[in-house]
Amino acid sequence: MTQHRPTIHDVARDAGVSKSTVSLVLQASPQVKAETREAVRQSMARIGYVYNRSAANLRSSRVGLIGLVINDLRNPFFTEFATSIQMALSERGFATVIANTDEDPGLQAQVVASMIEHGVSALVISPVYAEGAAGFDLLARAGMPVLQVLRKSSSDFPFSAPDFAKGGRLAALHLMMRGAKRIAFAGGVEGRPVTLERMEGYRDVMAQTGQKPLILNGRASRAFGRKVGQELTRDHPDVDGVICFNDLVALGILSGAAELGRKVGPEFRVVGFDDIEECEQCFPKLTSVHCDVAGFGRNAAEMMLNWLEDGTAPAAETRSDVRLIARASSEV
Amino acid sequence: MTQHRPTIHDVARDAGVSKSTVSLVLQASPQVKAETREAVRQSMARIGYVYNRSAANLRSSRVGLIGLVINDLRNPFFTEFATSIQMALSERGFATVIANTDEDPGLQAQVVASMIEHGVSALVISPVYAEGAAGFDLLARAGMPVLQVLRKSSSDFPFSAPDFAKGGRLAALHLMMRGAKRIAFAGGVEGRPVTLERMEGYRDVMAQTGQKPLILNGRASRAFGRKVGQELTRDHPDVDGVICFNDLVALGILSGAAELGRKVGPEFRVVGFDDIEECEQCFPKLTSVHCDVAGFGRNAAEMMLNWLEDGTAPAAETRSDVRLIARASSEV
DNA sequence: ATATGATTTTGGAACGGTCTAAATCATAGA
DNA sequence: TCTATGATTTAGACCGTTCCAAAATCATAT
Repeated sequence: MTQHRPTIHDVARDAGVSKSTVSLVLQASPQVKAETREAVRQSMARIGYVYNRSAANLRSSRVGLIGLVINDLRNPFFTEFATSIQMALSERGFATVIANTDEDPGLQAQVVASMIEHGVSALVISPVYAEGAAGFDLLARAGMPVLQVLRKSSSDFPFSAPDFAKGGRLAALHLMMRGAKRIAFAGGVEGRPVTLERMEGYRDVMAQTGQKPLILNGRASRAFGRKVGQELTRDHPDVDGVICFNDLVALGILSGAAELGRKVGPEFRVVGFDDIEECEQCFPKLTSVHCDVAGFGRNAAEMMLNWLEDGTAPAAETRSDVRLIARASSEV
Repeated sequence: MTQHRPTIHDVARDAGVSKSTVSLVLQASPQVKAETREAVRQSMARIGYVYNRSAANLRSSRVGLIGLVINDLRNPFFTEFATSIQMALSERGFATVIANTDEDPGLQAQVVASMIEHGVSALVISPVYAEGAAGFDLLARAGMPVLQVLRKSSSDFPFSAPDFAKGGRLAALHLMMRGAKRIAFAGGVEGRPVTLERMEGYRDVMAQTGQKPLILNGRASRAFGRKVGQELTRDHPDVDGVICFNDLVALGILSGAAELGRKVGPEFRVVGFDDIEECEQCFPKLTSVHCDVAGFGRNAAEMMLNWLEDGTAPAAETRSDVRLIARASSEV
């Protein structure tokens, strides 16, 4: 029993054929005789052969592994996205590796480098916001297909995201139409493109109705939402509608309001953003801008696959449609 | 300008040294003169060289990639675990690739195969439950360090998990001591080891006090919890305490109860399991069995690194301590 | 100038596959 | 029987690194 992991060579010897033949069997080539193929397969099983993709890649840098870099995997929105794109890719025979950067540009650079080194053939990235090109220089050099999703941090690579601006507009109009008199916007780190986009509709509506916007920017977390929920209840009792940067903030508000005994509903309407699964499970059920992450993920997978297989690069910017799902948290 | 990605060779030519020297520079060998090293580094930067790890692995099968296979990345408990182990590994210079199997044995087999093929040097896996060895045969053959975490599906690999049984006991005792008269257990797929472990303490306490257990098994999801919350309120109004399989179920119950206007607290106590971050953010704050996922993740990383670096394999089974964090959902 | 030893640098054989061109084997037609 | 043709199989170069042994260079002491 040799100590090393069996190679194509060992299989060939065991099956009494050449390594070329074994290679053909591995590639399921139709040009090898059925019996030979069977014999080779048996040998592989017998001696416990495992394919070494590193070696294979070396010669024919053919595709197979797609990297997925996510800025915050703990946020369910991103988790849903990651899992959906992974499923879609796996259905088409591509393996996906996910890495989380935790909003850390340094870690993102490290992760990107590691992925390039390991020979991923394409990358889908929801980048961190950073001044310095956190790994994007490497990507540009490697010349591999890179798709930015959900956030845009470099203009050198195509970008795809739901139409956040429209979502914000829908949310603002929805609250207006439901009769809210004083609307606030909560969450989202100040100055970031996503925040601006999601806030755009709110700003417009405020301007049109001549109201002074009440904007409470901050981290897009449950904890921040909770704080805002209490703050609004205590310091701004006149506010009867809130548009949130995302569902986490909205869920936090729900919880903060509940704690102070304030009812969310007709007197205090809350709208989330993203429409994560939990919106259906919480109480009261949360009205939210449905971004169809699952569909968006499948679509991103599709773009990537077309790029890899036909060489057709995606447009510089793609926006997917969104719609508002009205639920109890903003009921009449 | 050549079309191919620059290799060590191109760098060597540009810097006017041999490829061996470049290789030494890459490995930060002290045996190359400082100026030479600098010159080589400059060349690398100038022509945009990127390391090809596949090629390197081929020659010296020492790698720094660790695979992390998770059965359900959408569950925040697993997400927290995954991110914590990834951070810990990254601090020690190991890159981690994560894959989600979505409780699908077939997908797990595919994912495991793909990771082996890509030459990960070790695997941490929270496996799906399946009769057939979903990829474990491959792992056994590859002879690589494999650590099962949180769930045990094969007895061929070491296993590490929090002390679920103790957690269950703590939860049951806690509810007893808080004065609950009739306690139910909710969630967890019937018959699975984790479910049995987490239920053990509840069973014991019921037996000791001569009560008939009320067990509502089911998926460990928010949706199921919500259903149970309503069911208990409607059909079992005498139940004044629930131990949940995990926090998601508990959060679902909170939401279901709230919807029916039933207050969770002194009259209806709920205890979760895992202590995910949300326990602190929801209303009422959720009492839960704290498993310290972050610490557990770091610890798993540690075990893996010792295994890889010193060759000391972990014990066949390790259990980490848990404790109960009492919060408002089970208040006196 | 030479010998000695330490530092640096280098050529070339692996590593485990893929791929091209060529060899070998069957079978049918002449 | 011989040849042409298509089906299978194979030899061997090659992918980009690492690593060993050996060569080259440098520094110092004689």
